[in-house]
Amino acid sequence: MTKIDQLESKDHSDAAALIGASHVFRRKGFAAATTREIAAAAGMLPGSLHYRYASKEQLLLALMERGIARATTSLRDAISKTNDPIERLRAGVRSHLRLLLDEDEAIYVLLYEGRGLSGDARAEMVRLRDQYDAIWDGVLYAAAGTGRLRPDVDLRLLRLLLLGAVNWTAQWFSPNGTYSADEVADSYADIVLNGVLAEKGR
Amino acid sequence: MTKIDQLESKDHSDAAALIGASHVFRRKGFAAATTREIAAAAGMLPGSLHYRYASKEQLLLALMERGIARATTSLRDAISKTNDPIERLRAGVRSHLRLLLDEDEAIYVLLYEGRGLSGDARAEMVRLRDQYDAIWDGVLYAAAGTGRLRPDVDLRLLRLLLLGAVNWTAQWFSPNGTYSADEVADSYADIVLNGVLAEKGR
DNA sequence: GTCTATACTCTGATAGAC
DNA sequence: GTCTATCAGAGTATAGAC
Repeated sequence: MTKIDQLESKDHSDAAALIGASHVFRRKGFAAATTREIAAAAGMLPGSLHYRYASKEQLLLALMERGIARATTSLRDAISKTNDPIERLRAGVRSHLRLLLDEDEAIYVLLYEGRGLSGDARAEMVRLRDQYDAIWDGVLYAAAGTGRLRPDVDLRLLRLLLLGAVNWTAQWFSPNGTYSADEVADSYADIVLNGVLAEKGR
Repeated sequence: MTKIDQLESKDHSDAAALIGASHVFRRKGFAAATTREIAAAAGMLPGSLHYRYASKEQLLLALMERGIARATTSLRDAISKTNDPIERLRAGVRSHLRLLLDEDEAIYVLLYEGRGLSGDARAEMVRLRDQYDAIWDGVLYAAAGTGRLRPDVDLRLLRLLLLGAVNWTAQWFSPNGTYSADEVADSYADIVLNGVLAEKGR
């Protein structure tokens, strides 16, 4: 093997380990997942998995870092398609939900298995998640700046409500169910923007 | 000991086991919790804990059943205080959030540790959760029946959005933070009812 | 780089004295 | 009913051959 081949093989096997881990972590949770199972899902043996990632926790950290990088890229990409902050909000919800429900099991793990990390790794993960939230706060702040939002709405609570509902969909959503990920996203955005009351009661 | 004393002692020690378990499950998750730790938190030794509950999973099931019974009682109680379906919705959100954030760690465990149960126990838990959701659907259906909700709103998605956001608060809420549980509840209800847009854009 | 084989720890659960 | 002592199995991680 040349150095290039080795590098490509390394990248490929690293990715296989991460994908295998994301399957197992998603299905059983971090604590209940075994390294033997992860290795099997990645098509390798436990010793080889350990060669790639020194511990189960480091595997989780790498998986989360990859997940948050993808989520950030996807969100930035989605909101760059329009300049209207309200439309950016809708596009952001679609981006987030599509990734969580259809595309990337690492996002679920990132959202629900944070407890698996300890110490510095935990702090690093929180820092990355805060960066993602900061993009959202930028969108919401811009929306408020247009004067089109009620001035009494707390933007942080608005983000927590919206993303909380979105994150929770992973608990009940089924790809064979009534709605697609995009339909859920659009309905959620619509309710939060317009409310459900027929008449405004303020 | 008389029979009555034994019974009271049994109930008391059973409750101690459940409370200990709820602490440990809440802090570390079901899979990472150890029976030794739970026994210590309950002020007893592993052998005694095992005398009360034959397995870790049975302990989880008992804890969840207790949690859902409390949530159901609390919700019924809250909505019985008014006849206005919109006010019932607000009261229900307060009830749910107060229990989750301030009063009962079993509710968190119920919401987030369902994976710990398998087979029949899992099915039973889902059945009980569906009963709780059915109360909510009754409130929302009644609200729609008054004609005060937009007719195009999907009531199931409305429940999933609202309760999803509410359940997710357990991930970020701090008792020392900016808002109380009731403040979050009222803000969430307000946003979902009225929306955040200053002008209705339909 | 990947494999086999295994060390060592911790876990849930049990048996049986008191 | 509660305790002590312990078992059998599963878990992560390692060592070292290839």
